[in-house]
Amino acid sequence: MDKIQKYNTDVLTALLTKAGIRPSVQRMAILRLLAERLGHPTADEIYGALVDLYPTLSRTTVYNTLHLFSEKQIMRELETDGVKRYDLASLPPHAHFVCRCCGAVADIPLPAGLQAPGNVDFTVDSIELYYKGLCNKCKSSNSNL
Amino acid sequence: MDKIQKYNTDVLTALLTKAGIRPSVQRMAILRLLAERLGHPTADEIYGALVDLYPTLSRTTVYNTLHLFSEKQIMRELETDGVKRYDLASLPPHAHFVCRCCGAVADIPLPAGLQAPGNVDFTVDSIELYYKGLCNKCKSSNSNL
DNA sequence: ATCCATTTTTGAAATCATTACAAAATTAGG
DNA sequence: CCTAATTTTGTAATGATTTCAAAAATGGAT
Repeated sequence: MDKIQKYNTDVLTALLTKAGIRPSVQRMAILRLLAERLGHPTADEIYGALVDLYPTLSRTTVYNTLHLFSEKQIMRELETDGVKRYDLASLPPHAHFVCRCCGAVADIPLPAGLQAPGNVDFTVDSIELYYKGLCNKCKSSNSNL
Repeated sequence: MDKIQKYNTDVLTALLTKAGIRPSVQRMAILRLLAERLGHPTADEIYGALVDLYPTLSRTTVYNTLHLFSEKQIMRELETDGVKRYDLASLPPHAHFVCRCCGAVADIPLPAGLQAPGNVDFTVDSIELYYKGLCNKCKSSNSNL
């Protein structure tokens, strides 16, 4: 959750409308959060970031919306450390580095030529590539490990 | 959880001993289950498969053992669908296909040349590659999706 | 504008996986 | 066979997510 980029409301509204999703206040707020504050937030982090602005916001709405967005390919679900994290699907495909110690998640370019295997037993609709290990911060601060 | 291959007790004992793990009855049972009935069981599936044979077995022991084994690189943790699954680390590295509908997990050969990215900001100790989609069984039975 | 049907949001309770913890059981070595 | 260290166990706690039904908001027709 670092870089910030302003998005036009119309662009975000269109993104939802095109997917057949009504752009309610809550849905727009969640979409805007993901679009502007890039990062890989959990449902609870999203709730925490928005509840001050929308005091009646419910965690259930956040979960509902995240499910809806994932289903409609607006967001992608990540499984990095036992908790689900969310990433904008309109971002170019990329891999993720996950720090085993602090849980930090970083975007990594996908290796060239990575594609779904040609297998007749199933149809692949998404590829998730995780590199797990230690980030430099944890490596230097924790002399152990 | 399908293929079955008999393992010599000595081989499994040595695997634990070499890692500095005492081969208790419970640990051996869990290791043997993973080694013989290849598959990608969850902690609960392991518990369920063993509790008949070891009626005093505790879920906590299963979790403890799985953590110990993962730490000592005897097993690898998979995150396929919100629940942790386990895979023998002594198997050759491979990717996994995950069915979004029934949760089936299948081993897939790793694409050639996949390796940790050369980034100075972190040290990678494992690579996890998931292909997610629908297996043929779900594709044909569920006409929807 | 007002009504009605539909959709969306909400909050509380339930569920599921996992962890924490302290007591009981087991084991290894002297 | 005693004692200390390790391992296992069961229960309770936690945390993330889901379920569910009621309340609120919305859109379209009148």
